[in-house]
Amino acid sequence: MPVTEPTGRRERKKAQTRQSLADAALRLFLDRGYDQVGVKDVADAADVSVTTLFKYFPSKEALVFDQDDDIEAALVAAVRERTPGRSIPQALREHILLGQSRLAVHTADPRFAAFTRMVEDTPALRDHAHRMWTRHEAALARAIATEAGAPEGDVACAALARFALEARVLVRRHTDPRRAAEESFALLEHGWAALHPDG
Amino acid sequence: MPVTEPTGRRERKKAQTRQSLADAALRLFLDRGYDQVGVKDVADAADVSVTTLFKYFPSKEALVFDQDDDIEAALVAAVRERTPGRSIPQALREHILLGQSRLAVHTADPRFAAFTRMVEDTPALRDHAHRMWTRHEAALARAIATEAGAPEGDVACAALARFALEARVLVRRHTDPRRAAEESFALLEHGWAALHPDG
DNA sequence: GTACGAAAATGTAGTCGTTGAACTTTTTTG
DNA sequence: CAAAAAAGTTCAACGACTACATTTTCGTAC
Repeated sequence: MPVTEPTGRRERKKAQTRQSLADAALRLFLDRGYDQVGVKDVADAADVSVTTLFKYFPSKEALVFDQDDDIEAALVAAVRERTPGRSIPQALREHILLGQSRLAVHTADPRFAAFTRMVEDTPALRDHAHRMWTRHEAALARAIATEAGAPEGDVACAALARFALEARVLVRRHTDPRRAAEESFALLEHGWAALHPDG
Repeated sequence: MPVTEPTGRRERKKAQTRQSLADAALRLFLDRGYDQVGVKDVADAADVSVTTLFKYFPSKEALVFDQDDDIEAALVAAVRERTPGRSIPQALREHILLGQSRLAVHTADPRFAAFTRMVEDTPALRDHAHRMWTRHEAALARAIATEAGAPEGDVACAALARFALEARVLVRRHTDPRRAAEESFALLEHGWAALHPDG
């Protein structure tokens, strides 16, 4: 028998266990509420030990957010590969608003709506989500500096990065995301334009 | 004898216990490091039980930050009672920079320097300190809106409040606080001026 | 000064997330 | 097939924090 599979049996099982854990966690969390479910419950539902659970996910919160990568790459790309003529703050505004819209598309799915509501209503999850974004502040600041021709550790670039990421929260909690994005980014766009007249 | 003392024996003891706890905590934390000291160690050093400790301080982190009030009042006052002619972002910049300077004055004291270093180096404490400030975002946003003649829930005002509070972190981690404050607030000042040409 | 009620302090036991160590099972590799 | 490597399990424990029942301490009124 040819070993045409690049993925061994082991990695398949690993992926399956991981998936079982994530699925069980999501189901239980949506059913009973995040705080009403212990890690032991999740481990039992996935038929693994608690110790094993923590070998797949570094924390209880990580069970909810399965994909934590891509965010940084997309963020940097939004700045670097922005459509010509648009300023950096504009590009960031569109990128963040796009992330919102992508969610809005799935709002039809009641399970997805319940998921986002759970994240927003649970402090631990809300904080973790926010942390997942702000973790990439440094990378974003570097991309902005490079793109604007500013020195590496430029404070204004770091500030723009931080403010843009924080603006996400403002956009998120408003009923009209588009208007909230426009109004909160207006500050940054005008401020940035004053500092960088060109481009 | 006249009862000139509004404080009975009970309240005196209470205050003393609280002080003993805070002192013991600070001493132990600075000595061994925050994560290397358990609440039991602090309680033992202050000669009280762990249960009593948690009746005085709601969490381990609260042992470090004894005064959590005043921040909001000072923040709102900085906006409302700003020197005429100054814009709101300018007032906030000065207020935040002032908080930094007040620290800088004590930098001579090696214990104070060690304290701030401990806070910055310990994630749990850094987060707690940041939370103490951002908790007053709503109040600050309201004060700004009132002062600018904007409607209650104006997004731009909320954004300015959030950004200004976040700027504190940028200022704090830079070696030259004054320049960092100027550069990061430049964004906000210019942006705000564009939206509110008058004052 | 004593008796009584309120407040405060204590010890115990327990929850919950998380980690470490020792041991067993499975999988890969030479 | 044997040996090494990796993964899983069990058991124990840690640390922050809480609920509970109990006891000490304080303020006050008699």
